Amino acid sequence: MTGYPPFAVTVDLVVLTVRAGDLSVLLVRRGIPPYEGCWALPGGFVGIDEDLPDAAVRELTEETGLAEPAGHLEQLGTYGKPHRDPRGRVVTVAWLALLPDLAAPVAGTDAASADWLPVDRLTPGQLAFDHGRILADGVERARAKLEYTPLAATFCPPEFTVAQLRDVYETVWGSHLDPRNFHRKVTGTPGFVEPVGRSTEGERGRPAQLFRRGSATLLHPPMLRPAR
Amino acid sequence: MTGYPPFAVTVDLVVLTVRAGDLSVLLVRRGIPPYEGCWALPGGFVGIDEDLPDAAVRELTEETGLAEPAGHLEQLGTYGKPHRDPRGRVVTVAWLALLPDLAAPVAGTDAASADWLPVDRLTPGQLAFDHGRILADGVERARAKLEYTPLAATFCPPEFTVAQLRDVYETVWGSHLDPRNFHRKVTGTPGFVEPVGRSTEGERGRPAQLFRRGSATLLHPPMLRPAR
DNA sequence: CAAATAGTGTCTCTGAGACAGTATGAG
DNA sequence: CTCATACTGTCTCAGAGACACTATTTG
Repeated sequence: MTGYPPFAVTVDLVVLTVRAGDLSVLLVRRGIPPYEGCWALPGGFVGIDEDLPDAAVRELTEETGLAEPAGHLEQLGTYGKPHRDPRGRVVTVAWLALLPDLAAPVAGTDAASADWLPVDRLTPGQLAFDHGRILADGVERARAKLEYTPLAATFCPPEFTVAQLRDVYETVWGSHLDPRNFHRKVTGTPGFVEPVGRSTEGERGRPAQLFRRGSATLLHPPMLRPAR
Repeated sequence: MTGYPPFAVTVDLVVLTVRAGDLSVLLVRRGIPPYEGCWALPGGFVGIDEDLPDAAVRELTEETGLAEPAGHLEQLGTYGKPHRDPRGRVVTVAWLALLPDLAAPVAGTDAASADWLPVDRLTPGQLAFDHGRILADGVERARAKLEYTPLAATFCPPEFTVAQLRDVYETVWGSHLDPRNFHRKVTGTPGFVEPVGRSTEGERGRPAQLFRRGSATLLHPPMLRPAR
């Protein structure tokens, strides 16, 4: 194995949630150069005996203080331009995580402050390294996946109403959906959601049925994103 | 940068084409251990100053003896289990390439023999390393992408008939499509294909119009894969 | 002529979009 | 009661699937 170019390998996380009407991403403020003081995606080096998904889960739990199974985690892509990190040749495997808002704790374990930032209020180039591009790819992946998977529910608490789920779609896509057609679509697509049997209480208006995530992994037919 | 675990980074290619009625993959027979004599995906180490897409293009042209722009190339995923390569810690970035059958030359530049193998006739575990899994992921990606992109045409020569395109779908998906509905769908979806203005000659039956790839990158609405 | 392949027309059914109307809670 | 929100029904239109029919070539 000697004689081959040595690389450093990292994982970086695009952790998304829906909170206060915004699609938001978990960012950390860098405490050391390069890009000191800049916002960056949470991440870190992969251990020499560590599998890539394990490294992603480890970073996710370290940064959110949360056990993993409460969300969705998938590989997003790998970024390795020769000079993306001025310290040396670093290839990073980026991961996309979708979490409910409950996952809010955000302990800054690395003595760096961490916070949720609305993705729409970030400008390209504002993030360290090539993290702006990685974030853009992650957001686009998430938007696309809401169309043909039931992953929107991973942004919701374990039990949720149809209106909460609709709010996720409207927030992530930035477009308005007809509540009546949405209700028909969600409850009519097999495996999308399953009724819990109880309803909300003490809210304004008629109580709403509570649902859990269904067993489907793919939506047939898909939820269509409005033209604009 | 010192003090961080050193990795080797490679690129591996899932190069697919449609030939003789089979979806086939380009494989090389390994001439050295480990897995000596086994079939493996073509690939190699990334240079210390080389970008990842450049490394993929370089390997593709080396293995096929073909200039790149004649097909489609996209990142598939990254695989890095700690002991996937017995020689050391190797992380590989896998790429998916779709080429027309014309790309047949296949020069074994590394003194290794290379050949096209029908993917259906490969058994899991027959390939070196974790290449069986990588190939399965690539094939599934290709099958899915035919649904919502016009990429089926990258399996065809620059000018092709509707029947040739339909044959690509039927071969990749392994299912039968109604020729009349297919024709209506292909010619009716804006940007999918564009008529060249000429027709085939000397074939049996009525001559068929020739088409080129259209300008669309996404199919709206998608081509639906039959249930089975 | 027949055979073969290309291409068109038509019918039906599913599902999306638009939107009126009903149900059930809080104050 | 009013207001707010949940939920249902109905109409229309686009597009998929099934399949009969016409068109244009070779032998």
